[in-house]
Amino acid sequence: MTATIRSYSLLLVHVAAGQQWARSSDDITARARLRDAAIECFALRGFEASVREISARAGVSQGLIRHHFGTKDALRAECDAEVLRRYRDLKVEGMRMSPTQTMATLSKLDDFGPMFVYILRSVRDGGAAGREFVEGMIAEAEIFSEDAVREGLLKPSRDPAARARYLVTSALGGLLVQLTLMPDLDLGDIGQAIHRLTESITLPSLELFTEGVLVDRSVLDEYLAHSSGPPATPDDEPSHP
Amino acid sequence: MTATIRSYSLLLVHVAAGQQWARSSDDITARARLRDAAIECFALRGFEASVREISARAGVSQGLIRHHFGTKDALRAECDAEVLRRYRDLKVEGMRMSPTQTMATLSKLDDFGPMFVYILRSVRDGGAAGREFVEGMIAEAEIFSEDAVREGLLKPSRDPAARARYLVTSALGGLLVQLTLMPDLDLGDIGQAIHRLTESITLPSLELFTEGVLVDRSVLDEYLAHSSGPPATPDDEPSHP
DNA sequence: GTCTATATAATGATAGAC
DNA sequence: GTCTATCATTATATAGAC
Repeated sequence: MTATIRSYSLLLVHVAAGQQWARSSDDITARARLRDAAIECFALRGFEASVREISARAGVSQGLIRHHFGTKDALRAECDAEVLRRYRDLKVEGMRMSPTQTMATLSKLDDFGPMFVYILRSVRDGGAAGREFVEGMIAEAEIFSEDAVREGLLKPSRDPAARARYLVTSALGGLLVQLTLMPDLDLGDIGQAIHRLTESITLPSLELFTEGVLVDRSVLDEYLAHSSGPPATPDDEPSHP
Repeated sequence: MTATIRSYSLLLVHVAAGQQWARSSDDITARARLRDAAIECFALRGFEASVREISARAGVSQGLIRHHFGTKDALRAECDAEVLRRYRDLKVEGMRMSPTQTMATLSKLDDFGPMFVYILRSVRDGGAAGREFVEGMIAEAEIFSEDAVREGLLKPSRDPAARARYLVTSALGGLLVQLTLMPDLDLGDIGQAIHRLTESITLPSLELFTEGVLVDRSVLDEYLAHSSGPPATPDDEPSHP
């Protein structure tokens, strides 16, 4: 089970590339078309998007959405489930690409943009779906990095669980903040925006993960010396590599 | 002008500690008391908090808030300005503490919690205030790290501006995501919550900044080799330290 | 300065015709 | 399946009394 490690902060993106967003076009049910319109709407404008907006984007009436889904929350739940399903589908194949392959595949992000942004918005929203995404990614990262440490790809941590949580939340949060800084997104721009964003973080994240930023160890050592009590569960033996 | 470098992700926290949140208690004007109640309310519940909620917390009527501030947006603007002002006041002294001092001072965070959370909520909100906070911090970080590189405390980057942006957004975003994962905050819990959060990220962030996570340089080198076109403005000469 | 109404706009939910 | 009203709720904004 060889997992190729590149960079945690790129994980999301790697995981993402390589699959079409839209379905085979018209063999799709009306209900599914409405749901996809809702996903796009939520991605573009956030979950404050009104049912009226969604129906307008889909070119139908509000009543029809009510007819198919009942309430806005029910619609939202279906969107969550669908995005989560697609995310799971994508994860596997994303795992075995080289970074260069990945960068090349990034040009396909236009198709994937809405789902990507939807996930970030879920995280920002803080609801059940967002929690599930984040906690799931943290759990994966923990296993993932355990393997990687064993294979000699990742350095061991004095507290692997804390590191996994820290790395995943930082990576996700960093993307979220940069997304937030962007002017209102257009469906046309979204892929390009993500592409630019990814390009801008690749170099600094690789530098950081490969070389760190601090010149000497004194700050870390001082912290380790002073933190007598809090750390180390029995099996997380502090080990200086 | 010696800036003491510890860790970027702790910057916010360092910067924060060491000053009372509440004023000298009662020499404060009624208007200012209302504004402070609003800041607390926005911090605890986000900017969706209604004027009714705010007035309830302040123990006054909605009409009074209208009387003093006109509209909710105007009130919000005053809160933004006040928080920004306090943040600026705090920055200076926060700059010259050792990490251990800082960790010790963290127990005082109860007083500071609302402002801290308010800033994170502004960032999440994506409005003008949030932008200003983030872009301001990035600009500071850029200067800050330029000095630090010159003093031999920080390693040089192949793209200093990109690194500053990446580090600040990751640190801020990481805190934001972890805050989002928390159940609804109570004013009593807020300081404790931040304290726990800070404790949990200190070790992994210091590890990362000191040692990185990747064992060998191949990923970075591969990226540097393949990225022939995009990088390096004329004055950002790639330099391998 | 402070309060109690009331007006207005937006949104989700609902009912019933085609 | 799809549409056009309409209702109920909530939040802000406003007016005017004390």
